[in-house]
Amino acid sequence: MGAKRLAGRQRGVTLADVALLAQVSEITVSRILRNHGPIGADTRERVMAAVRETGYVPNRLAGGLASSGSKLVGVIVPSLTNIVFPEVLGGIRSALEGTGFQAVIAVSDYDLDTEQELIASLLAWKPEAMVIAGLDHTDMARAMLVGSGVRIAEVMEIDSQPIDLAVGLSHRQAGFDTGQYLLGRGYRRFGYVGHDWTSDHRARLRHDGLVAALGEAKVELVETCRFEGPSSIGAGRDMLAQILARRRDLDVVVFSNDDMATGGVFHCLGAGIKPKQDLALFGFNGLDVGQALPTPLSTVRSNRFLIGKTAIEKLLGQRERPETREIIDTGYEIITGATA
Amino acid sequence: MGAKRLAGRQRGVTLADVALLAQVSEITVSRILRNHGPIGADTRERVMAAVRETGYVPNRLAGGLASSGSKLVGVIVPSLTNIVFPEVLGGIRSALEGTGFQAVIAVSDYDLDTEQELIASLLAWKPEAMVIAGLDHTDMARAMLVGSGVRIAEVMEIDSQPIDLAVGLSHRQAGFDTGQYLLGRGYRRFGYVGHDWTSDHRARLRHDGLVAALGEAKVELVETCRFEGPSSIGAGRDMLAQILARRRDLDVVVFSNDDMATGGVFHCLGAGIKPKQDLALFGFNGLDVGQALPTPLSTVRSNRFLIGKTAIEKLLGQRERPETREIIDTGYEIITGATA
DNA sequence: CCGCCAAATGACAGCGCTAACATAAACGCC
DNA sequence: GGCGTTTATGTTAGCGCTGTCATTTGGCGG
Repeated sequence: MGAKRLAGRQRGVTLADVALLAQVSEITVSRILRNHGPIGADTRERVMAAVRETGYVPNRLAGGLASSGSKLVGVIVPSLTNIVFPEVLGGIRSALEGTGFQAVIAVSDYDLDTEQELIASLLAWKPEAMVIAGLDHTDMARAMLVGSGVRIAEVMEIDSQPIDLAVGLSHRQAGFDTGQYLLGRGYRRFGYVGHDWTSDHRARLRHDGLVAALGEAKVELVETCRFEGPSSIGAGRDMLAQILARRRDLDVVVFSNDDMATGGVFHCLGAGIKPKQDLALFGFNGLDVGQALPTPLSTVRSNRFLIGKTAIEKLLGQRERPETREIIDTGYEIITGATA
Repeated sequence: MGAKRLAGRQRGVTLADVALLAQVSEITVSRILRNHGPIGADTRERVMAAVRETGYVPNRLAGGLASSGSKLVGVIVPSLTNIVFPEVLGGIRSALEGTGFQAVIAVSDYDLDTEQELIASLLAWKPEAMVIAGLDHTDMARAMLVGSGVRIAEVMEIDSQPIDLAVGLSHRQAGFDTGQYLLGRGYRRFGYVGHDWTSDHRARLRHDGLVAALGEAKVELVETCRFEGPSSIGAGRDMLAQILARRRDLDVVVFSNDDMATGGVFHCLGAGIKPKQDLALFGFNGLDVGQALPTPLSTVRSNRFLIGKTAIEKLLGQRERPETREIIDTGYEIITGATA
């Protein structure tokens, strides 16, 4: 009659239920489930049977609260539809595998205020570490991160100072090397096709690096075309059409990334322009789509998977926020391809 | 001396700290932060100031435990690199916006055992609802889901019976309609290029639907080529080359999806085959990449964003697991394109 | 056969929060 | 002006688990 808990499943199976069935105390069950401390073989057997019988699922909220350790890693990326971020997540997943940690992914939509809200929201889950794409945050966001004491990795770029740890590549340098590579190939009449860089700040860094390299050789970007929106294949196609309508004498067009550049190749294919021969095209990222083109895209390969993997390995390898900043350069390489 | 908690930040700011500073009880702070119950204007002011001053971040683990409601939605998708799933997640995010719910995303890698583990792991967070791609699960997984009492939506396909709610489209029907469409256009010598369907079970459904439609018209699939691995543009390109090497007389090739079909178009472009004129190509999904091609892909548009959005809206609209199953057909449409 | 140690188990408090029930003022209303 | 009623706040008792101490048992050397 005085049942402490209504019959059956209403409130869910708890440790207490399992302990009762297995004739041991709750803490013993808890220890067995976490492989913690010495346990008699028969007891373990009995408890595991009870777990199976009851279909017990531990409550991580309670566990995390009691042990003040959630086994969560917060991740904030600006987008999931831009394939580079899922690839970073792939690296994160691979490094998390078998560690008992679980990633919580949030998407900021390239908006720093949204990012700030997400940081607050994720910190509320008491993650043990946090990975955030980019080095650029609101002051408030930075303060919350520092104040939380959580280990932070900022990934993708290493062009400015991180809070603790940055893992990625120098986009400015990548842009610069792109310029040098193309100059070395003899191109002199440069066009640039980009997308909205108020949101994609790294695209701007690459652009600036490119301009710097050209400047050193006294070469100018003769025409620039920027799409006011996120990068996409369609935008790349349209923008190339547009820039070519303005200047017919370009010998190379550098795109803000591979999506845009792939669109550029599509425009060429449709308009009967032979890539490289008539007009050289250059991208950034080394995406599959670009490499599968009839004329594989000349581009820069960024190691997205490695970035995610490295960030997590580094974070889980330390128990506290580190004293000193660290910057890990995962590098990049120019893919020669067939378009430049 | 007898400080209950070490000075400063060591253990983090709690409700108690804020309450103390604002000269109110903890519950008042809690209520204010959740907009719950009537609050005096001056009290609210005072408390909010204290929150700001202390930099208080609520502990959701504790909150969820106390209220047995985590404000989490678990999501399991087979992949993030296949762009259709990020698009579903986009719909989920959009529906979750402003509800205070947070999605926890897990990736099963097209493996049902992994999926089962993920389900266990996500249920441990006591989510209020769960979205899972696909209707196919291990018995154990299904049992856990049912036993948990959590509201479940199974998304993408509606070709068999869901646990509670299915949101998606009939892939078999889509395949069937593809067949009818192509027959109606006069094609008779069909080839099929696919990818590994032990993992991508929906691709197989579309294939079966296609074969059924052809069967009704006494037309046969004269050649089939399947890549033993996940779909990709590169695989599509290679497989089309392969199937054409075997049969030169095909007049249409149906691909398992747009990635594969895009690869097919690339092969054609490289080999001087004119899409539609020399060989018709047909995909599935209606991805941007296919539509941006010089010859926009003829394909079937699946409404990924809508699927995610609908699933969440439906789940959050109910407070309990429903008594009756429901199937929501988000439909699809054939895009005529320029390749078939 | 005693004392001592390690192995195995348990009791208890408390993590930080919130539901549910008080309580205490302030406000009409006839 | 007594009574119900709102509006604002507080008290109490957990949510389900785990850290920190006991406590119990058996083994074993002397």
